[in-house]
Amino acid sequence: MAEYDPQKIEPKWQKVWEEQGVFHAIDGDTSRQKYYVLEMLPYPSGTLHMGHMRNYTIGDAVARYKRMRGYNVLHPMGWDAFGLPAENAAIKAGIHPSEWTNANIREFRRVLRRFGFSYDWDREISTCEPEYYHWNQWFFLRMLEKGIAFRRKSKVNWCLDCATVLANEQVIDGFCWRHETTRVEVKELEQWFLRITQYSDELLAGMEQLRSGWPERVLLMQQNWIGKSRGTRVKFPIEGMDLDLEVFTTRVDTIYGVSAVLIAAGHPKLGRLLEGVHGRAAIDARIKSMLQQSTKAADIATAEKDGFFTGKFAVNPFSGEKVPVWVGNFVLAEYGTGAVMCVPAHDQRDFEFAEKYHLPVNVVVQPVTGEPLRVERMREAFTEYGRLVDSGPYVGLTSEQAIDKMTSDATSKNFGNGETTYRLKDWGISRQRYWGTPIPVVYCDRDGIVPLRDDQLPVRLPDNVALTGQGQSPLAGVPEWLNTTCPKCGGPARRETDTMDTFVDSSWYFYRYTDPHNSSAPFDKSKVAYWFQIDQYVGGITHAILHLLYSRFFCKVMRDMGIVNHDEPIARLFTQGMVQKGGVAMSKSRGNVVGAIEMADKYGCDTGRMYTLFAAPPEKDLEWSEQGTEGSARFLNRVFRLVDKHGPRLKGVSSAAVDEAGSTAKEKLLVRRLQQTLKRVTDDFETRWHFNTSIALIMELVNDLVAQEPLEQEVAPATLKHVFDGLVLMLSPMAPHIAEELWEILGHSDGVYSQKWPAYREDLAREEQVEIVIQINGRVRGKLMVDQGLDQEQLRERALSDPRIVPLIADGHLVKVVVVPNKLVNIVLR
RNA sequence: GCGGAAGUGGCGGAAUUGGCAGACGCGCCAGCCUUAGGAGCUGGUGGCCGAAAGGCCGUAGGGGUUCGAGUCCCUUCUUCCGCACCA
Repeated sequence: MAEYDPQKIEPKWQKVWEEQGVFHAIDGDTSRQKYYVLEMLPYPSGTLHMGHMRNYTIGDAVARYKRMRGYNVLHPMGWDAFGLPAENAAIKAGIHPSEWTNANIREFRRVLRRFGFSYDWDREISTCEPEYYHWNQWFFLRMLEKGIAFRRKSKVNWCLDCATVLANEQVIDGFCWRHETTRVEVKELEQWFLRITQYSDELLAGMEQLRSGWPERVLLMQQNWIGKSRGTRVKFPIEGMDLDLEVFTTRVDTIYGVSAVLIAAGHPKLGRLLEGVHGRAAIDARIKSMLQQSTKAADIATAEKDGFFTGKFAVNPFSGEKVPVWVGNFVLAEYGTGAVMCVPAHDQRDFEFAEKYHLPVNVVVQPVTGEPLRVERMREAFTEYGRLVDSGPYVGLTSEQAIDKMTSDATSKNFGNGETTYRLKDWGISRQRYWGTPIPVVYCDRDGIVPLRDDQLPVRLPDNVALTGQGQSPLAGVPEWLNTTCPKCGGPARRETDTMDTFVDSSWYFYRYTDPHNSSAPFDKSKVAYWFQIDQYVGGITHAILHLLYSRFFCKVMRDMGIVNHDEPIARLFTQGMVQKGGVAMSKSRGNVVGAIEMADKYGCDTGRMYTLFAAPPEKDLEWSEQGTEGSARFLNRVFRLVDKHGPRLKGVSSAAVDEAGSTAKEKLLVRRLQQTLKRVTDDFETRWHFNTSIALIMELVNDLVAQEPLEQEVAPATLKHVFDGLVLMLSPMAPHIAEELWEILGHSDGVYSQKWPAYREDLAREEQVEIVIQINGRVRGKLMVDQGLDQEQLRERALSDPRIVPLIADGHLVKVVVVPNKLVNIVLR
């Protein structure tokens, strides 16, 4: 009898899978349904730990299960290989970014192979290879043609430590996402942008078709990020000047309550407003300090309302009333029009501002029900919709009616219009960095900005670059690369020295897997048409906004180019929980990682997979426990010993002609338990992915089998083999190596990987007898074994005449008896 | 502040449709086996009362609906996540 030795059997079966090429996806196979399951591609840096492996283990279990269900499965893997850390390593260790990156890729590949994930390695991609980034450049040119890629001078977020521009999404509370203590500064630069805002509405509307397959909270996060807000723009003329101030409001119905117009300290018209005002120096100092005000969330929340009067007055175009113009520290220059109307009675911020500076509070909307508002008693603003008062011709309208009417009146009288604003900004993709995709344009003294021709792609990164981590793009320091000729006039030109944000790379990589070696196009349309949409995407919640929103945007652009025929790339998204140790996510910097290789060396990767799946449902965070791991190792040992003990005896036995129902009581029991387990494990795979309960059920089945020892007695070898086969097959998506070994021990010569998932038979799963709980007033007072399906009347009689129950109900007044067939009888006494 | 998720033994978690709360595993206790055990096997393990049979209490707190509530409704609290002076 052999011992379970994962160190021997894991490499053995990985070699078999490899040699037989069993995980290759077949392009365009119409004999089977396709299934595209994908885990988010890793950034190859540091070491792979069990936090990473959880993601891949979940995806692999699903991929293997789907293959057994007869699908043509595409399950690829690749590397998100461009990015800052490679450049930082280059600066620090003097090693070229490509060398550093490729060393990491080799290590990552080794670890993933060590875990035996069922990837189609022939489709591996790496985004830092010219064969890949060629197509980033190609997409960029197409977007340039369509006006989706454009260049403009813009205020950008500048991190001193990275010495580069950050996307809005990479600025967290005013700090760099990588350098949590580095304040992001504002700088003006010529930048390349992708016009994602052109798709704002479609990105919102497209979520409807994702409702069923994506987590609700991811959709909500994206919705908030897009931040659509419908409102009204209204022009307030400035008294005595040839100047208007436009405000944006979602509550134009409150406009008769305006006490002031507030503008941001950074408003472009502020300078003109302040012309000729006394004490300019003091005011300028004040403005400067407001502009430097912290943008950190916590500070904003506690910051006191602050402002000052500009000395100018604006005219409310609805009422003709004159109101002062103030600068307010809480008005954002970048949102809406940078100016707001101040309505203290109906906006909490305005209320606080008015309290501090003694501006009038005018109630113009009254609640529809309840006490009418009285200014003297108001402690806070009334911000709900209601019915208008003191609002000229609009008195008596509801807020909703007033918003419509006032907006159309403002439009027809030419002092305003309805408008929709978005929080979403266009995507700045320029990076002053080396290790990214070169942007394929040149600057010509005669022709200006000139895109390269397709036949000039890819623009390769030069190798000989001095990386200092300072200043502008390192590419500017390579003259032989920088200086080129203009594709238009043939005269001298300089290349663009910025590279693309790496989120461009990951916005379409999953299309490339369908056709990874294509050298004439990013992919063949027909291959994408066959494989897409992605049936199941698995990854962390951290990518809920950036990666997933950009990917959806790219898909829509590609659809408009006519190269894909779907609106959304990802049908279903699963966000797995983090793996934690000591209550915080595993990370190298915290020093709390459980390395994947150490895990595999100590226990075997099947144990690592089993524990990862067993310790928590996959969407929840998982606290790592060394002792828990040992429990999983013990279980696999137990299964191995059980099957290995009986396997040799069953080797030559054919289970084809087995009487599945069994004939002895023991056989019937084993078959029944197998079928019951199969049903629930199958349900878990098909619906909830609660592998933790699947494994618990398989453990129970094993416990039951052990409890029925000696299995040599009263069980026909064919029946036992049938039950063991089922056990091993159910285990195989989660612990594939031990499953292969046991399959072989049971005498099969074809691999588990090529087997069909066993078919569930309800007739064999059904219990002949069921236990009925007898309750009195909802409390359990007895139990009863009866035949399955016994009718209500008989159940009632059996319960009422049960010797344990009779004395308990003797002196109560019987109110009613609730009978639930196959479950319980509840006797209600008074 | 707004939006979302969650709160069950010493711990991870189960209870899928309103029907025996605590499956499965970890840990712990007792026993067996062993020269030995970080191996294996058997049994026990929510709290309180009890020798036992059994009883009472118990799913963050309070209230409700129901024959019956971890599950549904109202309410309070706590934790985590996202957004945040977004007009």
